[in-house]
Amino acid sequence: MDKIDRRILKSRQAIQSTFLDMLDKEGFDEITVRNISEKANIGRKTFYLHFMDKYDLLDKIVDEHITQLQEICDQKKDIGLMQGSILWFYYFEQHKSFFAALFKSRDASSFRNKLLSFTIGELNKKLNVDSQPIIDKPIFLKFLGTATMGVLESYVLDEVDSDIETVATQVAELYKLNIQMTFPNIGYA
Amino acid sequence: MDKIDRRILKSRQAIQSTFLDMLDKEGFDEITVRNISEKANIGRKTFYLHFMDKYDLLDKIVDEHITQLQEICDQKKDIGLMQGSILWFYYFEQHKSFFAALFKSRDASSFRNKLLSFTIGELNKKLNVDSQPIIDKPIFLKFLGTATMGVLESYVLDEVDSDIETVATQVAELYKLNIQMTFPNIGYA
DNA sequence: AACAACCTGTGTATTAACACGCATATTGCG
DNA sequence: CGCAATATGCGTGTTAATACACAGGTTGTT
Repeated sequence: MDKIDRRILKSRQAIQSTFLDMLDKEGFDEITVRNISEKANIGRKTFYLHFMDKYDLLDKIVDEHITQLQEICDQKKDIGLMQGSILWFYYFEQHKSFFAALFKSRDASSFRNKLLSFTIGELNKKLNVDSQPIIDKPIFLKFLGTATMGVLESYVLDEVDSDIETVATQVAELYKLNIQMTFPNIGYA
Repeated sequence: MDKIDRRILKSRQAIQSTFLDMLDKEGFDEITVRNISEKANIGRKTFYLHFMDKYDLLDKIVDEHITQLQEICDQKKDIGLMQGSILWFYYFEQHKSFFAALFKSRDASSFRNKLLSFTIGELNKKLNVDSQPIIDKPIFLKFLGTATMGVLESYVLDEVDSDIETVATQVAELYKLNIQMTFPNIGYA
């Protein structure tokens, strides 16, 4: 890894942390490149040296989250469905204000799509389709994927009263039931 | 006032706040240009673009304090000896850790000298020498000046138990007594 | 005394960030 | 609607900050 110029790191971090802060306090739709730059105490031109626009910035941050979620999903192999589910939900708890801001936004659709297709992708990986399913797999995946997203959204928007572990546990339970019903013989890794 | 380049302000502030932090936590003598730069997340070269060395940096910060003390002394004209003394001591209370660090240092002598000669200068301004003093004025000034410094040092190093107002009040009382004894007819502005 | 580890101050070439200005959207309010 | 205020994205020239290297100096330890 070649060393990155300290100025680049400083600018990027100023932009990103300011952006996250504003996302929490004001919401994505209110954010402009101009006021990010002002708050981050950098020139507006500097912003454009690093990102195309605020969507590009958001995209890159979302990608970082997806990467971390990927790691969690990889760990899940070793720890089983239940513990895995808890880990997954914990991640959203830790970054609750970030995801809440995005779920609230009128105009951060790329985030929903990215998260959904990632989720579906992971589900797909873990479903061994040796047996004959009752439901078409694509339909089932979409079903479980959007269901997961729905619960996540409720959770980060504080629409559920249960604590995070209860949520995670119950979702895992629902997964199990659905998979058993749909793929009679087996199975979830 | 012409606008100063944002980069300059950022560098200077990073250096100064890091320096003050280290002064508090580690003491002046332990500080090097190298570790200021590292902590401030700037190149060492950048430090030298703004300051000659750590003594120069300290000097400039001390000068800023002297400027603010000057303002306090100017206000003292209007509020009288007692209130003035309280204001003066309050200033040291507010920047206690800074001054404590300097009093502790083996090697920040310029600070002592600057503060002492400032103090003596202010005393000199306020002593009306119409009457015939018992003591030579330079001697008296040095006497009162170093006495003040001594009490200040004790205070910021937590060597006295009294609260700041008690200290200020008693020092003002001592001033009054000394001046009355030494300049029989008058007077402290 | 010798040695290692660390610091200083400076030179050089490179570049990210800067100030400023401009033409063109976009927004929102009367 | 129309118009003012605000935001965008970019071009240009300038400069502060950077990485890196180097030749001493300081410190403290064995």
